[in-house]
Amino acid sequence: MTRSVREEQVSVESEEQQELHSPAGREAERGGKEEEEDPLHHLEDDEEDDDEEEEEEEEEEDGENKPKRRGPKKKKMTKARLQRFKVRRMKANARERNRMHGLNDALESLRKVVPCYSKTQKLSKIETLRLAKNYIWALSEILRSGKAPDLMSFVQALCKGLSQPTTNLVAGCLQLNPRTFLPEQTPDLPAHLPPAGATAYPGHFSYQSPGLTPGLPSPPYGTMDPSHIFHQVKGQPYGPLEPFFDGVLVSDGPSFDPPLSPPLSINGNFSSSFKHEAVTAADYDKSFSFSVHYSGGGGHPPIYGGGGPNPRCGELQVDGMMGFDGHSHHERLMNAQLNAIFHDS
DNA sequence: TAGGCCATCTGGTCCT
DNA sequence: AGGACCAGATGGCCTA
Repeated sequence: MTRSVREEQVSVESEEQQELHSPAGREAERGGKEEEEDPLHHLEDDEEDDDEEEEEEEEEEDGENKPKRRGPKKKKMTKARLQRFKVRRMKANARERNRMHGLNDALESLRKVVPCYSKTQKLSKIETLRLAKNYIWALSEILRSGKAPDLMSFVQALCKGLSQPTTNLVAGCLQLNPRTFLPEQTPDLPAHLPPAGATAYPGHFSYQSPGLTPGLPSPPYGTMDPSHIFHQVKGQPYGPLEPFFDGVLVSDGPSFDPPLSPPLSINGNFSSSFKHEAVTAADYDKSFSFSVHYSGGGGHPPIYGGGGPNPRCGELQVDGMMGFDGHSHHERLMNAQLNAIFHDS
């Protein structure tokens, strides 16, 4: 059963069922072992269901040999009190569930704007947060330096601190052989990471993101959408991608929606994923719209071909990157195009 | 079967 | 008092 299916099943579970299925509920069913904690065990069967009984305090346990308990004395758990306790607890549980659902929704939104996203196979929570952190750092570094990283160093930045499976995923989604960008292994760092502070490629930014916790595993889920990285302007030079785009881009054509790339099967064997046929531009209708939103009033640092004659060449599309749909047409096309590029290289 | 990930419950703490 | 937030505990599901 996939996680998403399971989530749906869990979500439709009634509160009462959850109450029964909860660890505490199971404990209660078994007779319970936490007698001190379980309010059920304070229930006096012969108590009236009467609010008047509430103020009664527990006295009979205070034997002379027993040390007196500090703090407020425990009240007898009358049926009425027990009922209120249950109601309060159920309400608290429901709030907590909603809170966690909100948290998960936010995390899902985050998954959609980081460079690896798949509806069917999700990055884990921790890997999503790590990737998001790396992504933010990498973009910030681009803004700060005004230099365009090459794909390798960008992917390295994205992958820093990620588990090996997720790193494989990022590479796999770009049809990159991890060996091409993974330096030699060091005992303290994941194999894909350059030494701290090292510049992976001369002339490109180095990655020094703090607070990394390398080595924690994560399942290989999702797809890499390189359009999160590269946003090109129609009709402009494309830097390293220019030869490719020269043959592909057609201005003002009808909108084209290429199929989403299926989630790549990353099982530790990269060669297998490289063997599969990358989607090439030729697979798509060449008539499509490749509009690129030009956000802001200028001053964005160039990503690619920044030194070119046109100041808008290859500018970073900040707000477009943060779109919550995650996969606009041109983004998906870029994905396929870059896959083709790096597959052939 | 072990380990990873997850949802949920729960009690404590802090805040309004 | 009640709600939000947090962390620990627990058990289910999935995969290698």
